[in-house]
Amino acid sequence: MRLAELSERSGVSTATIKYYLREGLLQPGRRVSATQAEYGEDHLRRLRLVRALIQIGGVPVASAREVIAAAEDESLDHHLRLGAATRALPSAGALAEDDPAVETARRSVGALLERLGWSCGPGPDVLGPAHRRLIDSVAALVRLGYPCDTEQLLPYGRLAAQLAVTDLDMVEEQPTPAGQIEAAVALTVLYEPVLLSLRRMAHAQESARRF
Amino acid sequence: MRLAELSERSGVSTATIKYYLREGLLQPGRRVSATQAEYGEDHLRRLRLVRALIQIGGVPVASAREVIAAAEDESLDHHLRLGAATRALPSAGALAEDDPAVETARRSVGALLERLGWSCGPGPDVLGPAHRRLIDSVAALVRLGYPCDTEQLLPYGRLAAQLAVTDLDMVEEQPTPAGQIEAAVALTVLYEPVLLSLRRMAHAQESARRF
DNA sequence: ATGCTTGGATAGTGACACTGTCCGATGAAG
DNA sequence: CTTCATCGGACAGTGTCACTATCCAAGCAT
Repeated sequence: MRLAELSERSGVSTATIKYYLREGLLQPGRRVSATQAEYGEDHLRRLRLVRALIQIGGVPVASAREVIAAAEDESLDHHLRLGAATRALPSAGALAEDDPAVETARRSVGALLERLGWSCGPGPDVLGPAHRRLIDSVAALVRLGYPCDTEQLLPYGRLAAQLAVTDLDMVEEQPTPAGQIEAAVALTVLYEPVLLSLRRMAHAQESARRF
Repeated sequence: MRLAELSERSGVSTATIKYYLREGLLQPGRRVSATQAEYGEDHLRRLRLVRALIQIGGVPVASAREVIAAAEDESLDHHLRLGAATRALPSAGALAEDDPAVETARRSVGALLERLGWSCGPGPDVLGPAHRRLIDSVAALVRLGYPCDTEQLLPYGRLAAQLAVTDLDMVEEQPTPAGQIEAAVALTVLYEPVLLSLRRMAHAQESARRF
């Protein structure tokens, strides 16, 4: 199909598709003449994924490119590629070293991981982006004086562990390795707004129940 | 304290504090002369809250202002003000009416809410922003062909309900109504990155366990 | 032959969250 | 009383991000 048809079928404007092509989020189509290119069903599928990641998941364009690239990198093994989505989070810079709130947060999170029996990841001092973001968030809560020690965090951690089982089950339903990678990316990112929306709705529900 | 001290104690630059003052996120200080103003502990606390909402929670400045305003609006009752945080989500525009994916999503979500026994909110057709975002997200998953019907959603919903209980317990620990409102805002927004980070870490953990 | 469409290149847009610079007034030091 | 750094306020400027508008020459359809 032509660019215009790709645009119509995906609901994404041609200008935006061209932008994604420029940014390397989409493979260029098969050139059929000097001024025309042919796109296939896989382009459409990929475009829909990219769109969902960016619009629904709120993933920055640059991160989306990295995720896609990692998912396609044949040199990595399955497990590493499954983790590719995780590593492309907005990484939020380095942690302040001298901030007491950050120190408290670091200790709470460390104790939490121990209680949950989670290994910390790559190395002792090399924290993944999710780990750093967790510490940052806990530090902000500590700074505001809210209870956020291991005791408070533990139920969240256990719930996260439950979610991970459900999520990985869904990933394993995919027959092909490539499908599993794509599912891991899509389900990791796109269930996030689902979870947050449900939590907010549950808040409203529970609040109405109590008052 | 002076603006400079407020800046030093909060770690926010004076330029940014002035910006927040302009935007109405912070009350102006008590004018002590034509060119000087005095700020108190409550300004510091509020500044830290605003900073956390914006930096950690990713709340847009305009939404943060609305949240703060609603939290301070004495004319609303307790329950309504508790919901103020929820209503200031990035609202993501109207849903496409003719999209079959959106229709499917709407039905799945409706069935989910019924199964969970949640009342839909304000009215029959007036969906809250969280509700709309949920439908949008589910629609994106449907469009990509991932399983996202009521069966898949139900465990997420139940988990969200559990979270709401924990969260509201934390809110109710606050002694004053004003403290409860602030806690509701802060905990709703700031536990979101905590939850998402933990989920991603749990994914990595579970994935390592399986492969 | 003609006129509309296509894909590519490049520059521009608007929202967002600050940030830099200037200013006159003021408070503090000598 | 003078000097001089500092203060708060106003306003324009910056960098980023995700597009979007315009232009162009080369085709394709009629």
